[in-house]
Amino acid sequence: MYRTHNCGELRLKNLNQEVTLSGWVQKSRDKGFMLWIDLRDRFGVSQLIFDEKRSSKELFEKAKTLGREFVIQVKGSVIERTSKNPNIQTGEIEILVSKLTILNKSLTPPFTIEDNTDGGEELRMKYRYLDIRRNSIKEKLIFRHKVSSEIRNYLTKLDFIDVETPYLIKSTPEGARDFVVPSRMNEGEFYALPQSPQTFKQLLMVGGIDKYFQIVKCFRDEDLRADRQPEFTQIDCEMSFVNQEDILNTFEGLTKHLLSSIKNIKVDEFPRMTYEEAMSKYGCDKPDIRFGMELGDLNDISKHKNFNVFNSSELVIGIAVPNGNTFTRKQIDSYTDWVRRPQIGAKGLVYVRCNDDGSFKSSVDKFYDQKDLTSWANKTGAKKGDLILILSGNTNEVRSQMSALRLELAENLNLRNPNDFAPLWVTDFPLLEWDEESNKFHAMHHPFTSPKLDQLDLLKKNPKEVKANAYDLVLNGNEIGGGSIRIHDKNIQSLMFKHLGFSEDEAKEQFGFLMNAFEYGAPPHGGIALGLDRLVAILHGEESIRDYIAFPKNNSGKDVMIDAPSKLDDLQLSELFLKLKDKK
RNA sequence: GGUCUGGUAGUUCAGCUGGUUAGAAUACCUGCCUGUCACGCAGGGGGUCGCGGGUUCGAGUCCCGUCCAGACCGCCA
Repeated sequence: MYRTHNCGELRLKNLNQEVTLSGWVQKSRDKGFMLWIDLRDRFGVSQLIFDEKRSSKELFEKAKTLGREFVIQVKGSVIERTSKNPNIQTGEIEILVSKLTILNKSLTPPFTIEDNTDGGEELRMKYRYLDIRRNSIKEKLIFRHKVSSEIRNYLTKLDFIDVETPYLIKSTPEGARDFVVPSRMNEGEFYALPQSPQTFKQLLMVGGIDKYFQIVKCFRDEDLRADRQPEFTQIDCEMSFVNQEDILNTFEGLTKHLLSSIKNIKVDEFPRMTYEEAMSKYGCDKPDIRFGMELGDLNDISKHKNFNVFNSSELVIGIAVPNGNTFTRKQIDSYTDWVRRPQIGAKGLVYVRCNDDGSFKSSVDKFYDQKDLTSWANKTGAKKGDLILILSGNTNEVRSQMSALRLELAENLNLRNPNDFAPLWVTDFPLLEWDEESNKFHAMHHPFTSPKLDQLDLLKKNPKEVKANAYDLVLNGNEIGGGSIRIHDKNIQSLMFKHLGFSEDEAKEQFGFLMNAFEYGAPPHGGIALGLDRLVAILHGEESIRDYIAFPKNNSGKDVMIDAPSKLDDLQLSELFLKLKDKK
């Protein structure tokens, strides 16, 4: 038997018990006459003691050879400490060791296994198994487990069943790039890894499963970010005989359950906002509504003077920065520089100071009088002591610029408290989006999304205007889920493919199986997929998902620990009928 | 594909307008230390300054190229 107890559970009540513990040497403090070892396992840390008087000479000498991260087993008795440590749970007791077994030695680890490690990102990833020994990473993985098991339990109680869908599937041109797997048994043919189990869950609905969920890996071969990994986990769900309202209620319920069971937070009914409203009020489709600073449309009240910058712009919008009049000229200039960076791409930033005496001082005083500035303040909701910041230009660009500026300001003003949770639904997304590059429409959500059925005529006349039965769940400025009511009618699905530029043959070739299924009594259905990695990170108060994944990839999609991806040898390549292009 | 930032001891970093033998902290090793818990004290070892080229009497420092890492933009139905 390796242990009778773990390293986190012994207390004064265990006094004088003979115990056996196993774990890692966190630290050894050699005081000459006496030696303490902090012994660590997943459950905590217990202090071991060896000394000249009470330990045999042999045992004492052996204890002095222990290095960091040695794996040991000790037998001893629980005694009360002479000097206690209130900072740890086992701080009132220690183990007077009578027998020490070294189960495995360790090299000196390349970074310290402590809460505030001295290790940098790359090194931690290379030795991720050591990184995981650290409390902060371990706790994040445990937290993730708590969230996913709450989800499983909640959905199971609602009669959802967990069905696994295949990973080796068919590549399709829509959406993100596919990861591709060559087939040895079928020369020149390839599987693709799923970007989502979308078509399979719809087929499960045709199969009468009624309520399906799966916590499932999905794969997208696109560039990474702090909150984006090439393989990530979705809580994938689908329901039959439901309308949009049923789905929103079900998953609002799930989200509320998670907030209350995990964070002990009760939230009211989630606000809802159409896509159009989100874009005009916040400049983006996933607004952070923990704070105000809504976008004020100044178009009608800023183009009547001689200021060409505004007059020639499609859209002029402003936001009121609370107490922003305290900003120095230098601070305002630095925001001007910030919006001018190529990543944001604004040409300039106009400001209006709202003085405490009710007067205004702006960077465009040459062109506008106090009356104009007053109307701007009214439109943006600026109060005395605030600062109005104004951008102008092409509608789409200026909205996304202002949205970025709004978030940057909120970040700097500490208005984005990670312990506040402000979920909302964004609904009525456009069905189609014009893609300049390919000169085609593509589906904003995906090609199986149902248009608003009363707008089917519009689909022929003005496809841009058609809204979809699609919705996103947004939490603190992050899209944590999205879904839609699907098309279950073969004719509408064909129509949709036609608008996406598929010929009849192409549609049949790529999605014939789905169209066929729709001819055998497909029920009305819809669903949603929530990003588990992101949800877990946000619930834990962080934006980066990396530490919530045991073995994540780095910025270039590499796993530096196992060194993947890597080259194949010639034999493997020829078995797969592959030949590499010569490097130029 | 693009923009920006970084690469110096095992590790995290400092190193100015180019100028003796490249530093600190921490980790590691040795010794000392009668209750430590960020233990303390004394000593020690440890460097291809990412790589290649250039400018210069002289390059960690300046220039060019390249590789690697990170943040962001594009991309992510």
